[in-house]
Amino acid sequence: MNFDAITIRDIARELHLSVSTVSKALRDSYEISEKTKKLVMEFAQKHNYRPNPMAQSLKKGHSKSIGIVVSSIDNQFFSQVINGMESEAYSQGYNVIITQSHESYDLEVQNVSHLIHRAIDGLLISIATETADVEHLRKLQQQGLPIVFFDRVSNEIDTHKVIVDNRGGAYQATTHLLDSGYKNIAHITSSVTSSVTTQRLAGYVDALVERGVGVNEEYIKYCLHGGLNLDELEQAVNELMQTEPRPDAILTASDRITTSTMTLLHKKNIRIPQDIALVGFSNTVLADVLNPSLTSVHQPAFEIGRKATEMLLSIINSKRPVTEFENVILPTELFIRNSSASKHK
Amino acid sequence: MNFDAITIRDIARELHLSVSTVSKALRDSYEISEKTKKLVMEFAQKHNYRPNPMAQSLKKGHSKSIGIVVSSIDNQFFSQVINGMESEAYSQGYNVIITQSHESYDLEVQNVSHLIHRAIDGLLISIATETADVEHLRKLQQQGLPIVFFDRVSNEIDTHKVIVDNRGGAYQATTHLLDSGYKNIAHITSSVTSSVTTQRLAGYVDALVERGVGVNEEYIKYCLHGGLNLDELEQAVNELMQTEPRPDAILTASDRITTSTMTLLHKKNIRIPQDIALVGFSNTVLADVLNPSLTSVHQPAFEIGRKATEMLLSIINSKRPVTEFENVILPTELFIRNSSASKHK
DNA sequence: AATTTTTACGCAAACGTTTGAGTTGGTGTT
DNA sequence: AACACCAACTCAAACGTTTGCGTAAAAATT
Repeated sequence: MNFDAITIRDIARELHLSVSTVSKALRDSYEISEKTKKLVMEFAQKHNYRPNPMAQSLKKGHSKSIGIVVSSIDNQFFSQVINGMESEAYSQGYNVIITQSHESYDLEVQNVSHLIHRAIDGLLISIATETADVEHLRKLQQQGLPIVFFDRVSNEIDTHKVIVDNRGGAYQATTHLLDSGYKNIAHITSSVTSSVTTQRLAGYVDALVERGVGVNEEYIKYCLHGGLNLDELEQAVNELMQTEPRPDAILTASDRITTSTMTLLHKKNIRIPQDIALVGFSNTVLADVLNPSLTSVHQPAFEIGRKATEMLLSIINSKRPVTEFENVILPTELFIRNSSASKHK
Repeated sequence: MNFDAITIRDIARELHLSVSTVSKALRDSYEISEKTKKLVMEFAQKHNYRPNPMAQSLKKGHSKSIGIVVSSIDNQFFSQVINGMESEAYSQGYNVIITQSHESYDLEVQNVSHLIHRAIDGLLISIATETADVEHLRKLQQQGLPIVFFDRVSNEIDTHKVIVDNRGGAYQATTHLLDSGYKNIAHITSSVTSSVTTQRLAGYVDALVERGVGVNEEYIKYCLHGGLNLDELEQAVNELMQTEPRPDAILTASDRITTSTMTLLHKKNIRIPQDIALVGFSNTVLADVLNPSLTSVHQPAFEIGRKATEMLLSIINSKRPVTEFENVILPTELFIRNSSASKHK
């Protein structure tokens, strides 16, 4: 419902002009005299005229809105990312439509379809952990839909991508654990297929290998649903606790997994870091006041969102098809706190 | 951009029917024979026809989308609320447009205006702490915009509202503190003008009075920006710490204020609960693993969002103007943890 | 058999814009 | 004086639907 909706038609009638003259005047066309333009503009201003976005969309074939797909909005990392997206989009006159995949492939497909149907001008997506096949996205891209990946990207699709230095972050965290005297470092991560998983795993492995510490496959646990499913995570933790030798540290690979693991360890009365140290990727603002305070790999979430949106809008607004794609890698930051306190204190 | 966009016109051409026949067939009109309907429906199904939402919006004057205004999406409470809204809206074929006021009156006005411009069919709003004057909303309502308030509501506008038992929650929390042996209970809350502030303050005061404990005005601190502004909050905490007698407990009135206060106390090396106990309204999933674990008043955030959306959609879909409004009050739940551990242990 | 009624469909306007293709009246050129 | 030319507009179609009204043909009524 559009209120006190004054239309271009009303302006035309009042000013004894044609509809098209008014339209062109408002768009500052060269065909219209300065005098008329001024007249129209002032009238429009005074009567608070706003073009009907739906009429414009229908006519111009774009909607000035961009679609977002994240696994869950109820997640510090993603809500900060969305914050950045909203901010950038808004400043360029776009609005965003947010959908949640809850890490489900089916939901992801459904959401994307819904967004397309809503005639979005572009898509920002972090693919679900469950998703192994990105054909549905490739098809859309081939049909001309601008897509920018962030966080969980696909190697099979060539487009702009914004990620963080996942390998570096994991490497730094693992090295830190080694430096602190931990030897048996486990790694709980998301689904095998995810780009983030691969990269963080690589950082973890690299650090171990570099230090001459063997990689124990039993120490690596995958959670297909990225920690959304608590049972899955609990099983991983249980298994780790029964592995010989028992790990003395865990590196968790996502915000959700980190917080859930911490909760789980508490519930099981496993002390951190005495029984087991914990370092995780997390963007929680509460890291400082957790018990113990949490050593975390922090991602510039707002900036990820802002940058991804900036790049998407640049594709959308580009006159000619974009074929050169950029891969932005933002740095992570390791905040050392007590959950990884030195073993030989 | 709408892809493989097959239109009603395409169907008409293929089936040698008129556009209007197809349209009516798809809408299951009585004017069309069963045979034709079936033909059209099947063709549409097979070719994956989806009506163009913008054309429909333009024609029908509504957009099948609802606007949301919250102070910040990067906030556990609100992201859970939005989760509920998204869920309900989506299930009824609506989508949501989320905006953030960052507790600013100006931004709130701007956002609402932007949403109206986007031709939303209804508005879900938790008013900013800064907002004292709701004329801009009243005007819209009078013009026929369905509005549902949640969380921070306005008494000056008559419409559906979804809140929690703020008074009860604060009363219960305060009583719990008294029961635990705390005598000098401070209260840090949002802006004076907010409905939530008034109600929670009432619960706090009622509990004190009922137990014959005097209300010390110096113990009550208002934060105009609801904790978004850290300086403001820090000043409040500092002042409290210098008040004689020094409070031995704090009741914080919002998610943001609670977490920020906790962080602040940590930074100042003030021990919880030994130096000062802390009980706060908060929806963080990390309450259990905080240091100390946080006694919190938890709100059914998802349900607030879901319910508010359900009510908004009922207004939107109502044939006749709605004049009877409902005030839904959901219960809060007090989770007792260590931040309010009994004083006489 | 002539009529009314019903059924099933088509026509065309409308929603508010945008835009290419006319159409004026006036100025400048030869 | 005849022409071209330009500035400043207007016309009308188009975007994809929806919907009231009109109208054939078929069916029912007399």
